[in-house]
Amino acid sequence: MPRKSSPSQYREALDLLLAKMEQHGTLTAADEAAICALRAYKRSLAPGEDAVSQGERPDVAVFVIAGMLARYHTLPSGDRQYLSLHIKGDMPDVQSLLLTIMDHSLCALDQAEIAVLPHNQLIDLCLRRPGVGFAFWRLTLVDAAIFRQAITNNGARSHVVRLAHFFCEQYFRAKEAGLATDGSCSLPLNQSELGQALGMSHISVNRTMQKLRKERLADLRSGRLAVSNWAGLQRAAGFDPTYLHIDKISAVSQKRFRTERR
Amino acid sequence: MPRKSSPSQYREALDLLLAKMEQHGTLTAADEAAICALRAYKRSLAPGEDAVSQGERPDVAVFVIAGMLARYHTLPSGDRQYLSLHIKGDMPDVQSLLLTIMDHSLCALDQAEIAVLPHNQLIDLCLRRPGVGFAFWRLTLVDAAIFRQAITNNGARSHVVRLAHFFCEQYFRAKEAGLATDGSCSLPLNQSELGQALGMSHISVNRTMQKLRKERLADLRSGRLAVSNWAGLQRAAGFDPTYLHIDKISAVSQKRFRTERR
DNA sequence: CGCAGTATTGAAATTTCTCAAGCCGAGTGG
DNA sequence: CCACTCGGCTTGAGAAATTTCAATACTGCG
Repeated sequence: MPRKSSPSQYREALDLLLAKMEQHGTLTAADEAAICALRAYKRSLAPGEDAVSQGERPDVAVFVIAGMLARYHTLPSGDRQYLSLHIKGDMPDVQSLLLTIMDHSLCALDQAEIAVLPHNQLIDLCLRRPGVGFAFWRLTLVDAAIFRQAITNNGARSHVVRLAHFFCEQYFRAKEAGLATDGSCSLPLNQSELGQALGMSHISVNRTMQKLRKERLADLRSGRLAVSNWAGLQRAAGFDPTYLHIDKISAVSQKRFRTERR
Repeated sequence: MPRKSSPSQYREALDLLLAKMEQHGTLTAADEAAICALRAYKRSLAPGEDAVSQGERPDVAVFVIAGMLARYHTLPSGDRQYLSLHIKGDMPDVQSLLLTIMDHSLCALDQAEIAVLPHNQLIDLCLRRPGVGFAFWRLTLVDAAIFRQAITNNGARSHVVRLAHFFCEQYFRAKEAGLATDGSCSLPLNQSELGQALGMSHISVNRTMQKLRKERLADLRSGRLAVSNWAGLQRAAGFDPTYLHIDKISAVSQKRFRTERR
C-alpha cells in the first residue's frame, strides 16, 4: 500500500484533471461522473524508478497523484534526453492507448504516487462517451504543443533565455495546479538533469543559473524552484503561455479553488 | 483553379492517408468510404505562403496533396524555428480541431496543393464513426512522437549525427509515401532553413553537409535529397524508425503499391 | 550578360564544453 | 559532537566547437 497517497490526494489530482478536460468545453456532469468512476490501482514510485520503459507495450496508462514524473529518450550511448515533466493531475502516457510500443520511457524524479488505468477501460470510456474521448485527445494535443515549444527552446534560444523559459513553463503549470506556494514550486532536478532536458552541459546550466540568480529572477536549490520576480522572468524568457492552451481560465481557477479549500 | 493538382493526385494522397489511418487497425470499409466522401475544397500555395498563421483560429484543417509544408514558430525577434515537415497524404494541423488558437504557423516550402476540410465535417465524422476518430487521434500522436524525436535530435546529438538523422527521417517518410525515386526525394529547404530546423547556423549546416558528402552518405542539392548509402546513413544517424509507429508495414506497402500502379 | 539567391571559404571572435579541483551541506557513525 | 563521506554545486582554465563576419564562387533565369 502506498504510504503518501491518500484518498484526498487522489481526489485533488482528479479535480485537476477534470479542470483540464473541461477546457474542451463539452463535458457533461455524466461524463465527469464516468471519469471519476474509473477503477484505478495505485502505485508508488521511488525516485528514478521507471513507470514504463522504452520498447515496452503497456496495457495501462499512468495518472499522476503526487510527485513529479519525466519522459525521456535513451540514446544508444546511454545518454538521456528529458522530454517533458509531469505533475499532479497529468496523464503522461495517454499516447500509449493508440501507439502500442513505447518510443520513450517514463520515470519518477522524486518519490511519486501514481494511479494506473487499464487501457481497455479508457478506450471503452471514449467509445461510450465521445465527449470524454475528445477531452483526452485534447490533452495529448496540448502535450504536443509543449513538445513543439521544447524544440524551439532547445533550438532557437540562448542559454539564459532557454533556462528562463523552462522555469516559466514549470512554474506556470505548477501554479495552475495549485502547487506553487509563495513564489516557489517543487522541481526535483539537479543541474545535470536540467542539462539533459535543455541540451546543455551541467557546467553551462550552473553558470546560466547564476545569471538568473544575479538578476534576481529565479533560483533553483535542492529541488525547489523559487521565482522571485515572475514578471521579470517572463519578460526575460519571452514567455507566452498561449501554447499551453488554457482557454478558459475561470474553469481551471474555480476547480483549483475548490481543491485548495479542501 | 490549381494547376498542378489533378483528381488522381488527390486520390493518391487520400490512399496514403488511408494507409496511415489503417495503422489503427479497426477501420471498416464504411469508415474508409466516409473519409473518401469528405467534401474538401482545393487550394494552391505559392512557395513561402502560409496556409495558417500563428494566432489564428482556423475552422478548417489542411490535407497535403502535393508539395511540402512546414510548421514553424515565429519568435519575437522574427526568427523562425521549423518544427516539422509534411508531405503528400499528411494532415499537418489536425490539432486545430481541438486547440482553437494556432500556437505555430504552417507554410508551403515549395509550390504546394492542399485540400481544406471544414472542422465541423471532421468532428461530425469522428462522432459518427469512432474508429475514424481514433485513427485521426493516432495521427496526431505520431506527430507528437516526431516532435519528441526532434527535441532529442536538437538537444542531444552532434551536428553530423543530427543532420544525418534528419535526412533519415525525411527520406524514410518519403519512401513510405512512395515519393522517393532512385535514392532521392524532394526536400525543398536551403541551408539556412535547414539550420532553422536543426538549431544550427547555416555555416555549420554547410560544413556538416560536406562531411556527409565526403563519406558518400547523403547530399542535398537544389531542393533534392540524394541518399547514396542508406544503410550507412542510418548507421551514422543511429536512426531507429520505431518512433514513426508504422506497425503494419504490409498495409502501408499494399496501399503504396496500389498508388504506384495507378 | 548580369542579377539574385544560394553555397562556399577563411579567419577571427565567441561560446560552450571538458577536465580537474575545491567547496558545501546533509546525513552517518564513532 | 565532530570527523567523514557522498552527492551535488561551483570555479578556473585550456581545448574544442560554433558562430559571426566578410569575401568569393556558383547557378538558374530573365
